[in-house]
Amino acid sequence: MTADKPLRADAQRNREALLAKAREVFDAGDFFDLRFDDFARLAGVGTGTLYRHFPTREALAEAVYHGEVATLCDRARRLQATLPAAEALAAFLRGMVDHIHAHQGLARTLATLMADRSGALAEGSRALEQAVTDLVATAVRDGAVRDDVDAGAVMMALHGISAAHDRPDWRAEADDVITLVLDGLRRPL
Amino acid sequence: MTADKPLRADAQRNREALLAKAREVFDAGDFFDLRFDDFARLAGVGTGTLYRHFPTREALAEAVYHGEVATLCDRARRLQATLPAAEALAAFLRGMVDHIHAHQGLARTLATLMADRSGALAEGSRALEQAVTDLVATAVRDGAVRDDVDAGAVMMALHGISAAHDRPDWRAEADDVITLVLDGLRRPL
DNA sequence: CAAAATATGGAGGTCATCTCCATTTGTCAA
DNA sequence: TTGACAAATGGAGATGACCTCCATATTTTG
Repeated sequence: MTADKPLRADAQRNREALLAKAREVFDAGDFFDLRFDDFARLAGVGTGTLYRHFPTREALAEAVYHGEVATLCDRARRLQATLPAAEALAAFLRGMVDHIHAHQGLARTLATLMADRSGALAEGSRALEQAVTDLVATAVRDGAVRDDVDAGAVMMALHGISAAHDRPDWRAEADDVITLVLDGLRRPL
Repeated sequence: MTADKPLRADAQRNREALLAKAREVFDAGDFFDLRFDDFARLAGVGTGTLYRHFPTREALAEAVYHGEVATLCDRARRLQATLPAAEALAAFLRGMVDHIHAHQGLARTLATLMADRSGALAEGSRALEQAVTDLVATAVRDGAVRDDVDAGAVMMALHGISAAHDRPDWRAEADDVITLVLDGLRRPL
């Protein structure tokens, strides 16, 4: 699944160009004011090429999203290897908020596109979800976190954070959500 | 703002017809497979009429959403009047999950449409947010809930719940999120 | 009841999306 | 290197959804 087909050199180059430009435009938040065809020009390829590589806006978003997820998963692994479980989890969640905050436009664009059609991102987040599940499971094993709540709930909360991009006081509220989740997890009730 | 203009009788009728059909189609989840023009026919009016009443899909969604919000706010008020603050809050949040669960398709459709363009729903949710803020504030005054976390965080969590509609184990996870939020709120740390 | 005001509906213009294929570019064997 | 085959390109044009416009119909008002 990583190396589907040995892409030809120029195809590879174009694909990169498209992804690079996509990240740029996503981040600037200008993606929706842009005709998809024009985006092709902007990236320096023809429309045909754009559509061959990414049949829809969503497909393009998914590809970009993959990169993001990979980065985050790396972070998760590194934290898990160097910190006690509970701290790793906390650090990861806090870090997520930082990350999203640092890439507002991108997060917003991805959230919007993903909402459009179900599961488009579900596939892409699988890895992220696995990382979160691992973090929680380890913390549970350590006895630092209750065991009667599924890690999926944490994913849901994260989903809420990134989906609620347009709230005026986003940063503070996002931090509060993490606080609630972490404190809620701690209490075995 | 409630009675902008005394609408003519037939206009009123058409508007109702559109809203009724919209609720129906939203709930069935078929809204996105439908050309907006065709939706007009389905509701028994011409395209012009549809567009005059609701210039965009989002406008239509917002109108439907208003009804939902009103229902929920009523519930909030009734709970607040009859239960101790903490219980009212808990009951309301649990009830939200029930409500969303009972109107899956509608919630999904609304979430998708709202994600599309910022603040479209922000305006509509104002009342809902106020209700939640009141519930939380009362509970804080009762000393049942910590005071260092904004009610906005609860809204964000709710947002996550309704936005994450396509998760296979939605119901259980949604309940878990509420559990986390409630337990997190309880702990003054 | 006539005139004024308001609302209707659907034909047709506009414009983004996507397809298609003649041409170009890259690859590989000899 | 070169020829031949495969892979990829790009942009012109078909397609179809969205929205506007206005001649006609309906309601209200005096």
